[in-house]
Amino acid sequence: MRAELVSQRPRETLSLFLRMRRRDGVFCDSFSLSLVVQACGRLMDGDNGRTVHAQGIKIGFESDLFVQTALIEMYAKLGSVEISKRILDDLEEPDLVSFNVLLAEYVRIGEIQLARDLFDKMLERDLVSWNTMIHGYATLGDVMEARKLFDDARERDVVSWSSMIGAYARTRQSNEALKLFHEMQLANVVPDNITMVSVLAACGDIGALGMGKMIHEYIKRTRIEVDMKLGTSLVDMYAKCGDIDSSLRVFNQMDRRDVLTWSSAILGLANHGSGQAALQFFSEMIAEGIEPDDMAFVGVLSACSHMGLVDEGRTYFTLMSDVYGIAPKMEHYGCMVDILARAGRLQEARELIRKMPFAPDAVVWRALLGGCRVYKESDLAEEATVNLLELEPNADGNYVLLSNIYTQEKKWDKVIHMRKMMRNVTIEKVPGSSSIEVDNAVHEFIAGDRSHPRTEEIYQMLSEMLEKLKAAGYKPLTSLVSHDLEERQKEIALAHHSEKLAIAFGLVSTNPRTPLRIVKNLRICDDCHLVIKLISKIYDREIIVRDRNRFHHFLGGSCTCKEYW
DNA sequence: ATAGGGTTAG
Repeated sequence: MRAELVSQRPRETLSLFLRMRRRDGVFCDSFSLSLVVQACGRLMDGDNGRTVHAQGIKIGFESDLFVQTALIEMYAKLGSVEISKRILDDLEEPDLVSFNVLLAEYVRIGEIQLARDLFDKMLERDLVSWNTMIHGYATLGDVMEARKLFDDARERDVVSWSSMIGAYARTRQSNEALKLFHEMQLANVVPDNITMVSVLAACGDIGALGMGKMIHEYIKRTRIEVDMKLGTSLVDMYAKCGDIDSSLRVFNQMDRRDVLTWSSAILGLANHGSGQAALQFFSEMIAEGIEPDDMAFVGVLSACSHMGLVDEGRTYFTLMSDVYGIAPKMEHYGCMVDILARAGRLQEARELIRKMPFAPDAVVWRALLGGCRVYKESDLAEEATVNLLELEPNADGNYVLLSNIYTQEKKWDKVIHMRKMMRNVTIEKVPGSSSIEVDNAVHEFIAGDRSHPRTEEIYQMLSEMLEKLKAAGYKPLTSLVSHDLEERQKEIALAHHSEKLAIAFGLVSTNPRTPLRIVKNLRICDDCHLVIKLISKIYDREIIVRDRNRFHHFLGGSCTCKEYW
Protein backbone atom coordinates (compact mmCIF):
# COMPACT_ATOMS: atom_id res chain seq x y z
CA MET A 1 0.00 0.00 0.00
CA ARG A 2 1.52 3.25 -1.10
CA ALA A 3 0.89 6.65 0.43
CA GLU A 4 -0.05 8.51 -2.74
CA LEU A 5 -2.77 5.94 -3.31
CA VAL A 6 -4.71 7.46 -0.43
CA SER A 7 -4.97 10.96 -1.76
CA GLN A 8 -5.50 9.92 -5.36
CA ARG A 9 -7.72 6.91 -4.96
CA PRO A 10 -9.08 6.68 -1.43
CA ARG A 11 -11.84 4.30 -2.53
CA GLU A 12 -9.34 1.74 -3.80
CA THR A 13 -7.28 2.11 -0.65
CA LEU A 14 -10.27 1.25 1.45
CA SER A 15 -11.49 -1.68 -0.63
CA LEU A 16 -7.98 -3.12 -0.77
CA PHE A 17 -7.84 -2.97 2.99
CA LEU A 18 -11.27 -4.54 3.42
CA ARG A 19 -10.27 -7.37 1.13
CA MET A 20 -7.05 -7.90 3.07
CA ARG A 21 -8.96 -8.01 6.30
CA ARG A 22 -11.36 -10.68 5.10
CA ARG A 23 -8.51 -13.06 4.41
CA ASP A 24 -7.52 -14.77 7.64
CA GLY A 25 -4.19 -14.17 9.09
CA VAL A 26 -3.44 -10.96 7.31
CA PHE A 27 -2.92 -8.21 9.79
CA CYS A 28 -2.09 -4.69 8.98
CA ASP A 29 0.64 -2.63 10.50
CA SER A 30 0.31 0.87 11.88
CA PHE A 31 1.50 2.26 8.57
CA SER A 32 -1.29 0.83 6.46
CA LEU A 33 -3.79 1.47 9.24
CA SER A 34 -3.01 5.19 9.20
CA LEU A 35 -3.52 5.28 5.45
CA VAL A 36 -6.87 3.53 5.65
CA VAL A 37 -8.06 5.84 8.40
CA GLN A 38 -7.11 8.76 6.21
CA ALA A 39 -8.93 7.26 3.25
CA CYS A 40 -12.10 6.83 5.33
CA GLY A 41 -11.90 10.48 6.32
CA ARG A 42 -11.54 11.67 2.75
CA LEU A 43 -14.42 9.45 1.67
CA MET A 44 -16.43 10.66 4.66
CA ASP A 45 -17.15 7.01 5.33
CA GLY A 46 -18.02 7.06 9.01
CA ASP A 47 -19.11 3.41 9.27
CA ASN A 48 -15.88 1.96 7.97
CA GLY A 49 -13.92 4.68 9.69
CA ARG A 50 -15.20 3.80 13.15
CA THR A 51 -14.83 0.06 12.51
CA VAL A 52 -11.24 0.52 11.41
CA HIS A 53 -10.59 2.68 14.45
CA ALA A 54 -11.99 -0.02 16.76
CA GLN A 55 -9.86 -2.63 15.02
CA GLY A 56 -6.81 -0.47 15.45
CA ILE A 57 -7.44 -0.32 19.17
CA LYS A 58 -7.89 -4.09 19.28
CA ILE A 59 -4.54 -4.78 17.67
CA GLY A 60 -2.89 -2.13 19.77
CA PHE A 61 -1.86 0.49 17.24
CA GLU A 62 -4.00 3.23 18.67
CA SER A 63 -1.08 4.97 20.31
CA ASP A 64 0.91 5.25 17.08
CA LEU A 65 1.36 8.92 16.22
CA PHE A 66 0.69 8.45 12.51
CA VAL A 67 -2.55 6.60 13.26
CA GLN A 68 -3.57 9.28 15.76
CA THR A 69 -2.88 12.06 13.30
CA ALA A 70 -4.95 10.29 10.67
CA LEU A 71 -7.75 9.92 13.22
CA ILE A 72 -7.66 13.66 13.96
CA GLU A 73 -8.20 14.34 10.27
CA MET A 74 -10.82 11.63 9.88
CA TYR A 75 -13.09 12.68 12.72
CA ALA A 76 -12.92 16.31 11.63
CA LYS A 77 -13.94 15.30 8.13
CA LEU A 78 -16.77 13.21 9.57
CA GLY A 79 -18.05 16.33 11.31
CA SER A 80 -16.81 15.56 14.82
CA VAL A 81 -14.01 18.04 15.27
CA GLU A 82 -14.44 17.83 19.07
CA ILE A 83 -13.23 14.25 18.90
CA SER A 84 -10.24 15.41 16.86
CA LYS A 85 -9.50 18.00 19.49
CA ARG A 86 -9.70 15.41 22.26
CA ILE A 87 -7.36 13.03 20.44
CA LEU A 88 -4.82 15.82 20.06
CA ASP A 89 -5.18 16.83 23.72
CA ASP A 90 -4.65 13.22 24.82
CA LEU A 91 -1.49 12.73 22.80
CA GLU A 92 1.51 12.39 25.06
CA GLU A 93 3.98 13.60 22.52
CA PRO A 94 2.12 15.37 19.73
CA ASP A 95 4.29 16.55 16.89
CA LEU A 96 3.92 19.56 14.64
CA VAL A 97 2.05 17.58 12.01
CA SER A 98 -0.72 16.58 14.39
CA PHE A 99 -1.22 20.23 15.33
CA ASN A 100 -1.13 21.33 11.72
CA VAL A 101 -3.74 18.77 10.75
CA LEU A 102 -6.22 20.08 13.32
CA LEU A 103 -5.35 23.65 12.32
CA ALA A 104 -6.15 22.89 8.69
CA GLU A 105 -9.38 21.16 9.63
CA TYR A 106 -10.53 24.14 11.72
CA VAL A 107 -9.87 26.35 8.71
CA ARG A 108 -11.68 23.98 6.37
CA ILE A 109 -14.85 24.06 8.46
CA GLY A 110 -14.64 27.84 8.84
CA GLU A 111 -13.67 27.91 12.52
CA ILE A 112 -11.00 30.56 12.13
CA GLN A 113 -11.16 31.61 15.78
CA LEU A 114 -10.55 28.06 16.98
CA ALA A 115 -7.70 27.86 14.50
CA ARG A 116 -6.27 31.10 15.80
CA ASP A 117 -6.50 30.00 19.43
CA LEU A 118 -4.70 26.79 18.58
CA PHE A 119 -2.10 28.60 16.49
CA ASP A 120 -1.41 31.06 19.34
CA LYS A 121 -1.10 28.19 21.80
CA MET A 122 1.35 26.17 19.69
CA LEU A 123 4.86 26.27 21.09
CA GLU A 124 6.36 25.44 17.77
CA ARG A 125 5.16 26.55 14.33
CA ASP A 126 6.54 25.89 10.91
CA LEU A 127 5.80 27.21 7.44
CA VAL A 128 2.82 24.91 7.10
CA SER A 129 1.27 26.33 10.28
CA TRP A 130 1.74 29.89 9.07
CA ASN A 131 0.49 29.13 5.59
CA THR A 132 -2.58 27.39 6.95
CA MET A 133 -3.45 30.51 8.93
CA ILE A 134 -2.77 32.85 6.01
CA HIS A 135 -5.00 30.74 3.82
CA GLY A 136 -7.61 30.54 6.57
CA TYR A 137 -8.00 34.28 6.94
CA ALA A 138 -7.80 34.73 3.19
CA THR A 139 -10.61 32.31 2.35
CA LEU A 140 -12.77 33.40 5.25
CA GLY A 141 -12.69 36.98 4.03
CA ASP A 142 -10.20 38.74 6.28
CA VAL A 143 -7.55 39.58 3.72
CA MET A 144 -6.00 42.25 5.96
CA GLU A 145 -5.41 39.76 8.75
CA ALA A 146 -4.02 37.29 6.21
CA ARG A 147 -1.61 39.98 5.05
CA LYS A 148 -0.60 40.73 8.61
CA LEU A 149 0.36 37.10 9.14
CA PHE A 150 2.08 37.03 5.76
CA ASP A 151 4.15 40.06 6.76
CA ASP A 152 4.89 38.66 10.22
CA ALA A 153 6.02 35.26 8.98
CA ARG A 154 9.73 34.65 9.38
CA GLU A 155 9.97 32.88 6.05
CA ARG A 156 7.73 32.57 3.03
CA ASP A 157 7.66 29.90 0.36
CA VAL A 158 5.75 29.53 -2.86
CA VAL A 159 2.66 28.43 -0.92
CA SER A 160 2.65 31.55 1.28
CA TRP A 161 2.99 33.82 -1.74
CA SER A 162 0.38 31.95 -3.75
CA SER A 163 -2.12 32.05 -0.88
CA MET A 164 -1.71 35.78 -0.49
CA ILE A 165 -1.82 36.50 -4.21
CA GLY A 166 -4.89 34.26 -4.45
CA ALA A 167 -6.53 36.18 -1.61
CA TYR A 168 -6.13 39.46 -3.48
CA ALA A 169 -7.26 37.91 -6.74
CA ARG A 170 -10.42 36.46 -5.19
CA THR A 171 -11.37 39.77 -3.62
CA ARG A 172 -10.66 41.49 -6.92
CA GLN A 173 -7.81 43.56 -5.55
CA SER A 174 -6.09 42.69 -8.76
CA ASN A 175 -3.48 45.41 -8.81
CA GLU A 176 -2.43 44.37 -5.34
CA ALA A 177 -2.22 40.75 -6.54
CA LEU A 178 0.05 41.72 -9.44
CA LYS A 179 2.15 43.93 -7.19
CA LEU A 180 2.67 41.03 -4.83
CA PHE A 181 3.58 38.73 -7.71
CA HIS A 182 6.23 41.24 -8.69
CA GLU A 183 7.56 41.29 -5.13
CA MET A 184 7.58 37.50 -5.14
CA GLN A 185 9.90 37.52 -8.10
CA LEU A 186 12.14 40.09 -6.44
CA ALA A 187 12.27 37.76 -3.44
CA ASN A 188 13.48 35.00 -5.79
CA VAL A 189 10.66 32.64 -4.95
CA VAL A 190 9.89 30.54 -8.01
CA PRO A 191 6.17 30.53 -8.92
CA ASP A 192 4.42 27.34 -9.96
CA ASN A 193 1.20 26.55 -11.83
CA ILE A 194 -0.95 27.29 -8.78
CA THR A 195 0.56 30.76 -8.41
CA MET A 196 -0.08 31.42 -12.07
CA VAL A 197 -3.79 30.61 -11.85
CA SER A 198 -4.28 33.51 -9.44
CA VAL A 199 -1.98 35.85 -11.32
CA LEU A 200 -3.88 35.21 -14.54
CA ALA A 201 -7.18 35.78 -12.77
CA ALA A 202 -5.89 39.19 -11.72
CA CYS A 203 -4.78 39.98 -15.30
CA GLY A 204 -8.19 38.99 -16.60
CA ASP A 205 -9.96 41.09 -14.01
CA ILE A 206 -8.25 44.31 -15.00
CA GLY A 207 -7.95 43.39 -18.67
CA ALA A 208 -4.16 43.52 -18.64
CA LEU A 209 -3.54 41.61 -21.87
CA GLY A 210 0.13 42.54 -22.17
CA MET A 211 0.82 41.34 -18.67
CA GLY A 212 -1.23 38.18 -19.29
CA LYS A 213 0.77 37.43 -22.43
CA MET A 214 4.00 37.90 -20.53
CA ILE A 215 2.82 35.41 -17.92
CA HIS A 216 1.89 32.96 -20.67
CA GLU A 217 5.37 33.35 -22.20
CA TYR A 218 6.91 32.85 -18.80
CA ILE A 219 4.90 29.64 -18.33
CA LYS A 220 6.12 28.32 -21.68
CA ARG A 221 9.71 29.39 -21.11
CA THR A 222 10.02 27.91 -17.64
CA ARG A 223 8.00 24.84 -18.61
CA ILE A 224 5.50 25.22 -15.84
CA GLU A 225 3.05 22.39 -16.27
CA VAL A 226 -0.16 23.58 -17.91
CA ASP A 227 -2.67 21.35 -16.20
CA MET A 228 -6.41 21.63 -16.73
CA LYS A 229 -6.85 24.42 -14.21
CA LEU A 230 -4.00 26.52 -15.53
CA GLY A 231 -5.20 25.96 -19.09
CA THR A 232 -8.66 27.09 -18.05
CA SER A 233 -7.17 30.18 -16.43
CA LEU A 234 -5.41 31.03 -19.70
CA VAL A 235 -8.63 30.55 -21.68
CA ASP A 236 -10.41 32.80 -19.22
CA MET A 237 -7.67 35.44 -19.08
CA TYR A 238 -7.46 35.83 -22.86
CA ALA A 239 -11.24 36.01 -23.18
CA LYS A 240 -11.52 38.64 -20.46
CA CYS A 241 -8.71 40.66 -22.00
CA GLY A 242 -10.55 40.80 -25.30
CA ASP A 243 -8.31 38.37 -27.18
CA ILE A 244 -10.86 35.69 -27.97
CA ASP A 245 -8.65 34.19 -30.70
CA SER A 246 -5.85 33.39 -28.26
CA SER A 247 -8.41 32.15 -25.79
CA LEU A 248 -9.74 29.64 -28.31
CA ARG A 249 -6.22 28.71 -29.39
CA VAL A 250 -5.35 27.69 -25.83
CA PHE A 251 -8.70 25.91 -25.55
CA ASN A 252 -8.01 23.88 -28.69
CA GLN A 253 -4.53 22.93 -27.54
CA MET A 254 -5.72 21.48 -24.27
CA ASP A 255 -5.92 17.69 -24.20
CA ARG A 256 -8.39 17.51 -21.34
CA ARG A 257 -11.17 19.92 -20.52
CA ASP A 258 -13.65 19.98 -17.69
CA VAL A 259 -16.90 21.84 -17.27
CA LEU A 260 -15.01 24.93 -16.10
CA THR A 261 -12.85 24.99 -19.21
CA TRP A 262 -15.93 24.77 -21.41
CA SER A 263 -17.83 27.33 -19.35
CA SER A 264 -14.97 29.82 -19.61
CA ALA A 265 -14.94 29.48 -23.38
CA ILE A 266 -18.75 29.64 -23.63
CA LEU A 267 -18.89 32.76 -21.48
CA GLY A 268 -16.01 34.29 -23.41
CA LEU A 269 -17.75 33.73 -26.73
CA ALA A 270 -21.03 35.06 -25.32
CA ASN A 271 -19.37 38.22 -24.04
CA HIS A 272 -17.75 38.79 -27.39
CA GLY A 273 -21.07 38.63 -29.17
CA SER A 274 -20.52 35.20 -30.71
CA GLY A 275 -23.71 33.80 -29.28
CA GLN A 276 -24.15 31.11 -31.93
CA ALA A 277 -20.63 29.83 -31.38
CA ALA A 278 -21.26 29.80 -27.63
CA LEU A 279 -24.35 27.63 -28.11
CA GLN A 280 -22.39 25.39 -30.49
CA PHE A 281 -19.73 24.94 -27.82
CA PHE A 282 -22.38 24.03 -25.32
CA SER A 283 -23.67 21.26 -27.61
CA GLU A 284 -20.14 19.97 -28.14
CA MET A 285 -19.58 19.88 -24.42
CA ILE A 286 -22.71 17.79 -23.95
CA ALA A 287 -21.65 15.55 -26.85
CA GLU A 288 -18.34 14.93 -25.10
CA GLY A 289 -20.26 13.70 -22.10
CA ILE A 290 -19.46 16.59 -19.80
CA GLU A 291 -22.25 17.37 -17.39
CA PRO A 292 -23.10 21.08 -17.47
CA ASP A 293 -23.23 22.89 -14.14
CA ASP A 294 -25.02 26.07 -13.15
CA MET A 295 -22.19 28.26 -14.42
CA ALA A 296 -22.31 26.66 -17.85
CA PHE A 297 -25.96 27.67 -18.01
CA VAL A 298 -25.12 31.23 -17.02
CA GLY A 299 -22.85 31.27 -20.08
CA VAL A 300 -25.51 29.86 -22.37
CA LEU A 301 -28.25 32.16 -21.10
CA SER A 302 -25.96 35.14 -21.31
CA ALA A 303 -25.21 34.21 -24.93
CA CYS A 304 -28.95 34.18 -25.61
CA SER A 305 -29.34 37.54 -23.93
CA HIS A 306 -26.58 39.17 -25.99
CA MET A 307 -28.04 37.80 -29.21
CA GLY A 308 -31.69 38.45 -28.41
CA LEU A 309 -32.52 34.74 -28.65
CA VAL A 310 -35.73 34.61 -26.60
CA ASP A 311 -37.00 31.16 -27.54
CA GLU A 312 -33.58 29.54 -27.18
CA GLY A 313 -33.19 31.22 -23.80
CA ARG A 314 -36.47 29.77 -22.62
CA THR A 315 -35.50 26.34 -23.94
CA TYR A 316 -32.21 26.31 -22.03
CA PHE A 317 -33.84 27.68 -18.90
CA THR A 318 -36.27 24.74 -18.93
CA LEU A 319 -33.60 22.24 -19.99
CA MET A 320 -31.49 23.22 -17.01
CA SER A 321 -33.99 22.04 -14.40
CA ASP A 322 -35.94 19.43 -16.36
CA VAL A 323 -33.04 17.51 -17.86
CA TYR A 324 -30.07 18.36 -15.68
CA GLY A 325 -31.83 18.83 -12.37
CA ILE A 326 -30.20 22.18 -11.68
CA ALA A 327 -32.49 24.56 -9.82
CA PRO A 328 -32.21 28.02 -11.36
CA LYS A 329 -30.38 30.47 -9.13
CA MET A 330 -30.61 34.24 -8.98
CA GLU A 331 -28.09 34.53 -11.83
CA HIS A 332 -30.26 32.46 -14.14
CA TYR A 333 -33.37 34.45 -13.33
CA GLY A 334 -31.30 37.57 -13.92
CA CYS A 335 -30.32 36.34 -17.38
CA MET A 336 -33.86 35.29 -18.19
CA VAL A 337 -35.38 38.61 -17.08
CA ASP A 338 -32.71 40.32 -19.15
CA ILE A 339 -33.55 38.22 -22.22
CA LEU A 340 -37.27 38.94 -21.93
CA ALA A 341 -36.87 42.62 -21.06
CA ARG A 342 -34.52 43.28 -23.98
CA ALA A 343 -36.98 41.67 -26.34
CA GLY A 344 -39.71 43.98 -25.05
CA ARG A 345 -41.60 41.20 -23.31
CA LEU A 346 -41.83 43.23 -20.15
CA GLN A 347 -44.96 41.72 -18.69
CA GLU A 348 -43.50 38.24 -19.09
CA ALA A 349 -40.33 39.45 -17.39
CA ARG A 350 -42.38 40.90 -14.53
CA GLU A 351 -44.31 37.67 -14.26
CA LEU A 352 -41.09 35.66 -14.05
CA ILE A 353 -39.89 37.88 -11.20
CA ARG A 354 -43.16 37.25 -9.40
CA LYS A 355 -42.72 33.49 -9.82
CA MET A 356 -39.15 33.42 -8.52
CA PRO A 357 -38.81 31.26 -5.41
CA PHE A 358 -36.71 33.92 -3.70
CA ALA A 359 -36.67 37.69 -3.41
CA PRO A 360 -35.17 39.32 -6.53
CA ASP A 361 -31.90 41.15 -6.10
CA ALA A 362 -30.80 44.47 -7.55
CA VAL A 363 -29.44 42.94 -10.74
CA VAL A 364 -32.82 41.43 -11.57
CA TRP A 365 -34.60 44.76 -11.13
CA ARG A 366 -31.95 46.55 -13.16
CA ALA A 367 -32.44 44.06 -15.99
CA LEU A 368 -36.17 44.79 -15.98
CA LEU A 369 -35.50 48.50 -15.82
CA GLY A 370 -33.20 48.31 -18.82
CA GLY A 371 -36.03 47.00 -20.94
CA CYS A 372 -38.47 49.55 -19.54
CA ARG A 373 -36.17 52.36 -20.61
CA VAL A 374 -35.95 51.13 -24.16
CA TYR A 375 -39.64 50.38 -24.52
CA LYS A 376 -40.84 53.39 -22.51
CA GLU A 377 -42.83 51.46 -19.93
CA SER A 378 -42.83 54.11 -17.24
CA ASP A 379 -45.13 52.49 -14.67
CA LEU A 380 -43.18 49.28 -14.62
CA ALA A 381 -39.97 51.29 -14.66
CA GLU A 382 -41.06 53.13 -11.56
CA GLU A 383 -41.91 49.89 -9.81
CA ALA A 384 -38.53 48.43 -10.74
CA THR A 385 -36.65 51.49 -9.58
CA VAL A 386 -38.48 51.73 -6.26
CA ASN A 387 -37.54 48.11 -5.58
CA LEU A 388 -34.01 48.78 -6.71
CA LEU A 389 -33.70 51.72 -4.32
CA GLU A 390 -34.89 49.60 -1.46
CA LEU A 391 -32.07 47.15 -2.11
CA GLU A 392 -29.43 49.72 -2.94
CA PRO A 393 -30.37 52.98 -1.24
CA ASN A 394 -26.80 54.25 -1.37
CA ALA A 395 -25.93 53.95 -5.04
CA ASP A 396 -26.20 57.28 -6.78
CA GLY A 397 -26.81 55.69 -10.19
CA ASN A 398 -30.20 54.39 -9.07
CA TYR A 399 -31.38 57.91 -8.19
CA VAL A 400 -30.27 59.13 -11.59
CA LEU A 401 -32.43 56.41 -13.16
CA LEU A 402 -35.45 57.31 -11.06
CA SER A 403 -34.97 61.01 -11.66
CA ASN A 404 -34.85 60.38 -15.40
CA ILE A 405 -38.15 58.54 -15.27
CA TYR A 406 -39.94 61.21 -13.22
CA THR A 407 -38.53 63.96 -15.39
CA GLN A 408 -39.76 62.21 -18.52
CA GLU A 409 -43.19 61.90 -16.96
CA LYS A 410 -43.04 65.43 -15.56
CA LYS A 411 -43.83 64.12 -12.08
CA TRP A 412 -42.20 67.02 -10.28
CA ASP A 413 -43.70 66.29 -6.87
CA LYS A 414 -42.07 62.89 -7.01
CA VAL A 415 -38.75 64.47 -7.93
CA ILE A 416 -38.97 66.62 -4.82
CA HIS A 417 -39.89 63.60 -2.70
CA MET A 418 -36.93 61.70 -4.09
CA ARG A 419 -34.53 64.51 -3.26
CA LYS A 420 -35.80 64.47 0.31
CA MET A 421 -35.19 60.71 0.46
CA MET A 422 -31.66 61.24 -0.74
CA ARG A 423 -30.92 63.59 2.15
CA ASN A 424 -31.49 60.77 4.63
CA VAL A 425 -28.96 58.38 3.19
CA THR A 426 -25.31 58.47 2.37
CA ILE A 427 -24.99 58.45 -1.37
CA GLU A 428 -22.10 56.52 -2.72
CA LYS A 429 -20.87 57.60 -6.08
CA VAL A 430 -19.11 54.94 -8.07
CA PRO A 431 -17.08 57.02 -10.48
CA GLY A 432 -16.90 55.70 -13.99
CA SER A 433 -13.35 54.73 -14.74
CA SER A 434 -11.64 53.40 -17.82
CA SER A 435 -8.23 51.93 -18.19
CA ILE A 436 -6.01 51.24 -21.13
CA GLU A 437 -2.85 49.20 -21.24
CA VAL A 438 0.06 50.73 -23.12
CA ASP A 439 3.44 48.99 -23.12
CA ASN A 440 2.31 46.64 -20.35
CA ALA A 441 1.43 49.50 -18.04
CA VAL A 442 -2.19 50.10 -17.10
CA HIS A 443 -3.33 53.74 -17.19
CA GLU A 444 -6.59 54.52 -15.45
CA PHE A 445 -8.81 57.54 -16.04
CA ILE A 446 -11.90 58.89 -14.34
CA ALA A 447 -14.21 61.50 -15.88
CA GLY A 448 -12.52 64.86 -16.21
CA ASP A 449 -9.24 63.38 -15.01
CA ARG A 450 -6.24 65.71 -15.13
CA SER A 451 -3.83 63.63 -13.12
CA HIS A 452 -2.05 61.87 -15.97
CA PRO A 453 1.47 63.15 -16.74
CA ARG A 454 0.48 63.61 -20.37
CA THR A 455 -2.75 65.47 -19.61
CA GLU A 456 -1.94 68.37 -21.95
CA GLU A 457 -1.54 66.11 -24.96
CA ILE A 458 -4.61 64.09 -24.01
CA TYR A 459 -6.91 67.11 -23.88
CA GLN A 460 -5.42 68.49 -27.06
CA MET A 461 -6.19 65.21 -28.76
CA LEU A 462 -9.69 65.30 -27.27
CA SER A 463 -10.37 68.68 -28.91
CA GLU A 464 -9.02 67.43 -32.19
CA MET A 465 -11.25 64.35 -31.92
CA LEU A 466 -14.31 66.49 -31.24
CA GLU A 467 -13.61 68.73 -34.23
CA LYS A 468 -13.29 65.77 -36.55
CA LEU A 469 -16.37 64.15 -35.05
CA LYS A 470 -18.47 67.26 -35.54
CA ALA A 471 -17.20 67.58 -39.07
CA ALA A 472 -18.49 64.05 -39.59
CA GLY A 473 -21.92 65.10 -38.36
CA TYR A 474 -21.72 64.05 -34.72
CA LYS A 475 -24.09 65.71 -32.29
CA PRO A 476 -23.46 65.08 -28.58
CA LEU A 477 -26.30 63.18 -26.93
CA THR A 478 -26.62 65.74 -24.16
CA SER A 479 -30.05 64.53 -23.10
CA LEU A 480 -28.21 61.75 -21.29
CA VAL A 481 -26.68 64.20 -18.87
CA SER A 482 -29.08 64.50 -15.99
CA HIS A 483 -27.56 67.38 -14.07
CA ASP A 484 -29.07 70.82 -14.21
CA LEU A 485 -26.38 72.18 -16.47
CA GLU A 486 -26.18 74.54 -19.39
CA GLU A 487 -26.06 72.89 -22.78
CA ARG A 488 -22.39 73.77 -23.25
CA GLN A 489 -21.47 72.35 -19.84
CA LYS A 490 -23.34 69.17 -20.65
CA GLU A 491 -21.24 68.78 -23.78
CA ILE A 492 -18.08 69.21 -21.78
CA ALA A 493 -19.23 66.67 -19.19
CA LEU A 494 -19.91 64.16 -21.95
CA ALA A 495 -16.68 64.86 -23.78
CA HIS A 496 -14.68 64.15 -20.64
CA HIS A 497 -16.13 60.70 -19.96
CA SER A 498 -13.39 58.36 -18.85
CA GLU A 499 -13.44 56.11 -21.91
CA LYS A 500 -12.93 59.11 -24.19
CA LEU A 501 -9.91 60.18 -22.14
CA ALA A 502 -8.49 56.67 -22.32
CA ILE A 503 -8.95 56.59 -26.08
CA ALA A 504 -7.36 60.02 -26.49
CA PHE A 505 -4.40 58.77 -24.50
CA GLY A 506 -4.29 55.62 -26.60
CA LEU A 507 -4.21 57.67 -29.78
CA VAL A 508 -1.32 59.86 -28.65
CA SER A 509 0.74 57.07 -27.14
CA THR A 510 0.57 54.22 -29.64
CA ASN A 511 1.61 53.77 -33.24
CA PRO A 512 -1.02 54.24 -35.96
CA ARG A 513 -3.35 51.28 -36.39
CA THR A 514 -2.41 49.69 -33.08
CA PRO A 515 -5.66 48.32 -31.63
CA LEU A 516 -6.81 50.09 -28.46
CA ARG A 517 -8.15 48.02 -25.61
CA ILE A 518 -10.23 49.77 -23.00
CA VAL A 519 -11.72 48.36 -19.82
CA LYS A 520 -14.59 50.26 -18.26
CA ASN A 521 -16.03 49.53 -14.81
CA LEU A 522 -19.60 50.59 -15.70
CA ARG A 523 -21.72 50.19 -18.76
CA ILE A 524 -20.74 52.25 -21.74
CA CYS A 525 -23.08 55.20 -22.38
CA ASP A 526 -24.88 55.81 -25.67
CA ASP A 527 -22.84 58.89 -26.47
CA CYS A 528 -19.51 57.15 -25.93
CA HIS A 529 -20.72 54.22 -28.00
CA LEU A 530 -21.58 56.56 -30.85
CA VAL A 531 -18.31 58.46 -30.55
CA ILE A 532 -16.15 55.34 -30.50
CA LYS A 533 -17.83 53.98 -33.60
CA LEU A 534 -16.96 57.20 -35.43
CA ILE A 535 -13.43 57.32 -34.01
CA SER A 536 -12.76 53.78 -35.19
CA LYS A 537 -13.48 54.98 -38.70
CA ILE A 538 -11.95 58.46 -38.63
CA TYR A 539 -8.70 57.27 -37.06
CA ASP A 540 -8.73 53.84 -38.68
CA ARG A 541 -8.35 52.04 -35.35
CA GLU A 542 -9.69 48.84 -34.01
CA ILE A 543 -11.05 49.67 -30.56
CA ILE A 544 -12.06 46.95 -28.14
CA VAL A 545 -14.02 48.08 -25.12
CA ARG A 546 -14.89 45.78 -22.28
CA ASP A 547 -17.70 47.27 -20.25
CA ARG A 548 -19.40 45.86 -17.20
CA ASN A 549 -21.52 43.60 -19.36
CA ARG A 550 -19.71 42.52 -22.49
CA PHE A 551 -17.21 43.41 -25.19
CA HIS A 552 -17.69 46.00 -27.88
CA HIS A 553 -15.48 45.53 -30.87
CA PHE A 554 -15.38 48.72 -32.93
CA LEU A 555 -14.01 48.72 -36.46
CA GLY A 556 -14.64 50.91 -39.50
CA GLY A 557 -17.53 52.76 -37.90
CA SER A 558 -19.55 49.89 -36.48
CA CYS A 559 -19.64 47.72 -33.38
CA THR A 560 -20.02 43.97 -33.06
CA CYS A 561 -22.75 44.44 -30.44
CA LYS A 562 -25.04 45.69 -33.21
CA GLU A 563 -26.50 48.23 -30.80
CA TYR A 564 -27.68 45.41 -28.60
CA TRP A 565 -26.22 45.87 -25.14
C1' DA B 1 4.58 7.68 5.43
C1' DT B 2 0.92 11.86 7.86
C1' DA B 3 -0.01 18.67 7.29
C1' DG B 4 -0.50 24.21 3.72
C1' DG B 5 -1.86 27.46 -1.86
C1' DG B 6 -5.64 27.27 -7.68
C1' DT B 7 -10.12 29.16 -12.11
C1' DT B 8 -15.79 30.49 -13.80
C1' DA B 9 -20.74 35.16 -12.45
C1' DG B 10 -26.41 37.52 -14.52
